[in-house]
Amino acid sequence: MEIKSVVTALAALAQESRLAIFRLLVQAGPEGLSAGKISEALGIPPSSLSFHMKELAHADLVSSRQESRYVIYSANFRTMNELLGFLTENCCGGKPCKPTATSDCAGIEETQA
Amino acid sequence: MEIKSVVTALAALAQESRLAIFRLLVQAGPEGLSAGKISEALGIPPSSLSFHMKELAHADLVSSRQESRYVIYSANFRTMNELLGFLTENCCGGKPCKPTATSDCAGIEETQA
DNA sequence: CTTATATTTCTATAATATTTGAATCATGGA
DNA sequence: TCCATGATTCAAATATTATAGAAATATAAG
Repeated sequence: MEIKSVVTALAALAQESRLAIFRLLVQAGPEGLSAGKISEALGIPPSSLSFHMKELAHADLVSSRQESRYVIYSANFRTMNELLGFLTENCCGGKPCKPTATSDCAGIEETQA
Repeated sequence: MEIKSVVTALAALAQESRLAIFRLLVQAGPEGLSAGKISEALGIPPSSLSFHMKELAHADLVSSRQESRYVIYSANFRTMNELLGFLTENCCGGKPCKPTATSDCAGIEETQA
């Protein structure tokens, strides 16, 4: 994954509303959710939601498909996985961290200044 | 890890200079690097660097220690690991993704719209 | 064709972030 | 003390991002 893409993806997720949107879409799975449902579920006005969806789509973290008069958004797991791959490579100096066991990287860690 | 912390950490890394700084510090390991070394290595003016280091420190992604007249920065692997843990939980609907094998999440993934 | 519904685009405003030179502060040595 | 070095803070300009109502667009149904 290219640095630019990494920064774009991180920026897309580095915002409370968008992180919430993405989490919701991950929960929803491949079927996804309509813009309206997301808007309602998170209490984000439609125009604001549209703005955020554009950010997420630009980062390739979500895809959209038209279904009758609804626009359905779904999470792009592949991109998220690539992002996690990049971050893992760049944590622990390349050694893979098992994210479930929060102790893997801790070995290299200093006692904190 | 709390949502606010996650957003703060993501925002800290969602900037080209800061991502480069963090990667450099990960490479450097627990010994860390002085502000001057980072500044020189990445071609970032001291005052700009200071600004970025404050962001990273605020996100608890780096620590600093004074060493004679140098300020030495080092990566906080623990925080990075916690961040990865959170993101992993929120990708693939809770199922841990092996970040080295970029195919783990792909099973759930749709064919992209 | 008209109306209702879903979503996006437009527009303006407000809030945050970034960049850096200059000034300031801190530490160590002559 | 005085000077040199390393780093941070200040200040001011610039750029980017976020918010949300109103208008426009798209689809479907009567």
